[in-house]
Amino acid sequence: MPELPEVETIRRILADRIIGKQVKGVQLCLRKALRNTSPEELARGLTGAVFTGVKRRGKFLILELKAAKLVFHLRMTGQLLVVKAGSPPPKHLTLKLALSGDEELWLVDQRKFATIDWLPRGGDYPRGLGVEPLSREFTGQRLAEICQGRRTPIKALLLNQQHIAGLGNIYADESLFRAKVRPDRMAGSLSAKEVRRLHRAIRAVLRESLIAGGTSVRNYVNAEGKQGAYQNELKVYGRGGEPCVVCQTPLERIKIGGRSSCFCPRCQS
DNA sequence: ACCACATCCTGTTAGC
DNA sequence: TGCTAACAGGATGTGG
Repeated sequence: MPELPEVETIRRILADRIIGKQVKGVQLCLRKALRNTSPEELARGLTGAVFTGVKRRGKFLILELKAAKLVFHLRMTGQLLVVKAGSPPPKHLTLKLALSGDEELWLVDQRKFATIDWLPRGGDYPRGLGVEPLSREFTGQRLAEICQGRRTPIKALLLNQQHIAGLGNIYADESLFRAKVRPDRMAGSLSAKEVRRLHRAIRAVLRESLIAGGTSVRNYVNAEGKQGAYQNELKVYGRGGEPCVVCQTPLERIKIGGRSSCFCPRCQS
């Protein structure tokens, strides 16, 4: 569930808290989370290294070291936490890094889907991701090109990271409600006006959530363990059966691409 | 090329 | 009340 606003919130905190810190120890508690190298290789490469930057690409978090990169994807329930050294280890601890300054960086993940990639020589990774929705490159025109000629439901297209990087189920549903577009509409069938509305809606929803510190609807907390506030602003996500905040019509819930999708059958067409 | 669906996981909740 | 089954979903892989 950490989507763009949540990952960006974590990024900002990590940038503040770990840049300049040195890795003193590496403890990988869940082997399978580390995808592309061995635990020994990771420990050898990380120990003694200093964090020089923290970046985000889509929902990926990229911790930069002098030459290397440590890349996390939190999937649904992953949490990255900066804690005092010696704090009692939580259930579902996946990775623990001891840092200089008596702090630790934890990757905690209840569902064990989070991934770790170690790139000893850096390089551009992750690859194959679409446009950053809050960047200048994401224009109304760009969204129109993405939708053009596609027969897939617009909701499925918004969730496809190869087109737009960072939207998940929450912000796809919220953006479509704000744009007054049904999630099951064929992407290519949207009018120029609808595409423009959707483009503005995506950017507005993401920006507002970012200001609120993200959405804590399941177990999301930021790198300091604090919840976001955007769950209080959600209009449709997770509200199937409840009245529309605009017209009181009961919200519908359908499945699109295996994901539940909530929308107002009256406001969204 | 494109789409639908299963898979991985575990905690929570709905239903019997 | 206590059990089981469904559900939550990001990315990936498979099969149609």
